[in-house]
Amino acid sequence: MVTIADVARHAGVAASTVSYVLSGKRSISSDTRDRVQRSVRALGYRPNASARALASQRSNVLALVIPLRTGMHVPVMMQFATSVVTTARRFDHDVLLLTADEGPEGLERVAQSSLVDALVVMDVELDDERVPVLRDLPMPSVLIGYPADADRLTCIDLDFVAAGARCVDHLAVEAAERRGVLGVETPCEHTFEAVLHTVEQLLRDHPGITGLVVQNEPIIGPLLDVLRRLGRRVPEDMSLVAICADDVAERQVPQLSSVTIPAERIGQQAVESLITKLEGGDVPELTLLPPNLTARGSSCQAPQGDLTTA
Amino acid sequence: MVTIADVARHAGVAASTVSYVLSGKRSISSDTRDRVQRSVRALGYRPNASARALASQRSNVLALVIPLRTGMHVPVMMQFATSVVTTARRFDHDVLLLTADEGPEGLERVAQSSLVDALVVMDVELDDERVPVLRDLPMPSVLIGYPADADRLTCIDLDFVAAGARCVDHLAVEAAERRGVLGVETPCEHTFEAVLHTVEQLLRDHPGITGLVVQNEPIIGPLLDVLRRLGRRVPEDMSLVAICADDVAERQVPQLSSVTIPAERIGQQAVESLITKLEGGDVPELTLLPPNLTARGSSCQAPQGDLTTA
DNA sequence: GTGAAAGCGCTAACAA
DNA sequence: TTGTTAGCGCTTTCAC
Repeated sequence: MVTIADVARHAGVAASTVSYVLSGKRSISSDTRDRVQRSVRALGYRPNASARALASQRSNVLALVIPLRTGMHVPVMMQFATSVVTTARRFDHDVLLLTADEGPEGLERVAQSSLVDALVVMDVELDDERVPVLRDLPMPSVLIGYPADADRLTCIDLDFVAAGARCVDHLAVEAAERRGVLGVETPCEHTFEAVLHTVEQLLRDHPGITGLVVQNEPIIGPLLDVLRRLGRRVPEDMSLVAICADDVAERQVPQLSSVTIPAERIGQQAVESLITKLEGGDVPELTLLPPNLTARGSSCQAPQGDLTTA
Repeated sequence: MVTIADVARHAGVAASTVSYVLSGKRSISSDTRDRVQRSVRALGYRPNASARALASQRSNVLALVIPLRTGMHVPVMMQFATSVVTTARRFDHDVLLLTADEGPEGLERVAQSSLVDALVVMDVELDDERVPVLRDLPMPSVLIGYPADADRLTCIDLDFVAAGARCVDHLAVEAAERRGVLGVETPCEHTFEAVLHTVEQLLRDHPGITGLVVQNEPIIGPLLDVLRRLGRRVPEDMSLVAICADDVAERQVPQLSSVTIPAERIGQQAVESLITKLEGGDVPELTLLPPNLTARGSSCQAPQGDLTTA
């Protein structure tokens, strides 16, 4: 293994000089800099990560905690993870992958052993037991999603409220006359029966409904089935707009107009916030990413009438 | 931050004694051990990862290199990654996540800076430029998939040959009389047209075909469409067995009999091999995991006749 | 603009 | 069975 001392000797300078050339933390005559850089290349020198971390109190590693099982669409999650890694590399950081099943203790472990400098925690739930731990950790973190009490924490998510509004707008604009635009919200379990029941109930209560907003990815398939079975054609009798991953929207028949989950953007934003915090900068407690609607076949020619959000 | 010196002072012993209690690398009187363990808990001591890595020349971190875009089914890949992390934790290791776009240089970077002790590289291609790099790295690695020249490398994969054989057996057993069992192999592009063309050709050349083995996940959907369009009912006119992820097989109509991609098993095996190597043990150059066939609706009542692999 | 030297917190000889 | 000590390879004061 080539050490900094080897490089120093080879270049005829002190080890500290090599260090400073590499970090750029103090000015160096261009002559010495060149000599050192040549030696670095000649010897194939790579700074030892542990030694560097020990001396500088910085590992340059971020933790990424992914959910094990979740309602989340797996490809979206993967996209997110990839984006976190790619962005981290842009800032000269690496990413340690943790699974949620390590629980709060896992966060404590990697943080307090200084394995990582900061954490990105995905799929944070309303009453997540990791939240108090994160708050007390001696390093910055970013949560994806947000808990009931987000005090002193940095959270990032899609702006679901705006996304819903965006969907409703889209449907409303479609209903040319804009009369009778009425909102109804209905939660729904992920079984076919539950969807069938919910939709039947909805149609009974509001026979005039002509538009649906789905923010519940697992029920998208069943919902289309149910509508078909009930004889409601999409989009002729019923418009549909979903909040889901693009690939899911595109896989349906007809393809769904949708607000995308901006996984890549969220991952990038998460890392950028962390880096800012690591550098002592300030970031907002809550960052909500603006929705982006793509119109597809499920909402082209909707008639006028009521709207519903599921 | 609590250091080993703090613990030593608190317990009235030498720092090395604390170290030995924690590592179990030499025998300690139960009295001292108890005192030290109590102090560790009392002070909430966590060994500093960098200091430990620097002194012991072991980071206890494995690199996992995932493909960015691939023919691979994303949920399967995620399952694999999760399994790698979970298994690594069982052996007290963590996992650094790298993306394939860092290329060979990325492997060199994390290896030569001693950021990691060993590497798992997914989705290795026949002529992968990372292969020579891995061979020359001063640390063990495991490849998922295998390259043309696997000399001095450890590779793990599903035994596709056995998997294919298993599928053919399954179909052959179905064809009660076993007469006319004939094998034909046909590669196929991922477009609907290519599939249509391939199948038409196949049926023209071998009109008696009654069974198909698909080892080409992306064409599964198109293939079912094509068969439907050509008026071949599955499984009545044509049996089908796929080599693919369970969730893909289950999502089709009818559900496909299939040999699973044992992602979890592969991840586990990969890490176990690495740990063995790190401990100086020997592992086989090539580990092929045995196939496991699940019979589903696509092959229940196949008639007698020919078989084909696509 | 550069060098010398003191750690960072731990492990592992070596010594007792 | 335990303690003493010399590093591991780097960063960063402090001094010139």
